[in-house]
Amino acid sequence: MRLATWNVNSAKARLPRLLDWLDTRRPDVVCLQETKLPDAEWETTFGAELRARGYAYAHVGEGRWNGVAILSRVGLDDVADGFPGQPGFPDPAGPREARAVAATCAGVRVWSLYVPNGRTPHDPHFGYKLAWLAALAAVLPAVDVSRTVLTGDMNIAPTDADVWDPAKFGDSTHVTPQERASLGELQRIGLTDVLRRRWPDERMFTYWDYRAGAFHQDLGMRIDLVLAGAEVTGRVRAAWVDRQARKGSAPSDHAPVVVDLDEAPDGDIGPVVPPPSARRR
DNA sequence: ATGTCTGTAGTATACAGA
Repeated sequence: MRLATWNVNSAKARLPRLLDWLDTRRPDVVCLQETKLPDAEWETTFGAELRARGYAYAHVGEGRWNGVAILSRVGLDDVADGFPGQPGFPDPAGPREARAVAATCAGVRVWSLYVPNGRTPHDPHFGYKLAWLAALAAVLPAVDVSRTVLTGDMNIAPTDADVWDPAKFGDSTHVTPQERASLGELQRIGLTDVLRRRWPDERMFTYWDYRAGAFHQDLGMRIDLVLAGAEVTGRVRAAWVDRQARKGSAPSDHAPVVVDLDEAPDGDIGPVVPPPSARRR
């Protein structure tokens, strides 16, 4: 099963590239962030195109900002819009923003997340970011973490190795101890950063600012993560950043992250040992 | 890196968010 996450920075602006990418990479489950569409416009823009490709989908949108989705052609059950206790902004008790959607796909509980940016460490939005992450962590003790994947734009670089130059981040979000502690809490509960596990020493980014030739110089950040529970982590066969999707004309400022999983040991795909005729290479 | 892109309002350009 191929799972991917991509902050598309407007699904509508990315329409041709998104469809081409689906046809090229052929992911089974796709988590999207920053679709920036109301649900009705998502439906009219993407519904027929996705169904023609065999995808079911769940979209949670609000219009001009945010917006998350899950596409799946291996099942899409028990869709959840947001999570219990998810705070709003600016009023924590106010309406939730469109930043979280979950669904069960081929036995894996998949979450597409767009964590609040935080703006600056002194902005009320930063407190919102931390509260949002704390509320997310608070949900996990009640779920089967082993078969859970939290993925999306976390807006946190897990370590200094995940930014192009830590010295340039003196008073910035994405690298503060508080944000990293929030991420650490998710990992303590049993979720693994599968890209870093696969490539412990690789210079590896998923986001590059549009300005100043940042992509060309590889001045980026790794803020789009796949955090997987133990059962899923044990099935990771490949994990990579699709830098091709950041090249060329009219790209998103984020690249997709792609993870290939072996079939589940208890899956119904077929015999573990192929017949002799298929085993020969 | 702060050099751009996106959406909105509204019809040209300014603004906000990232």
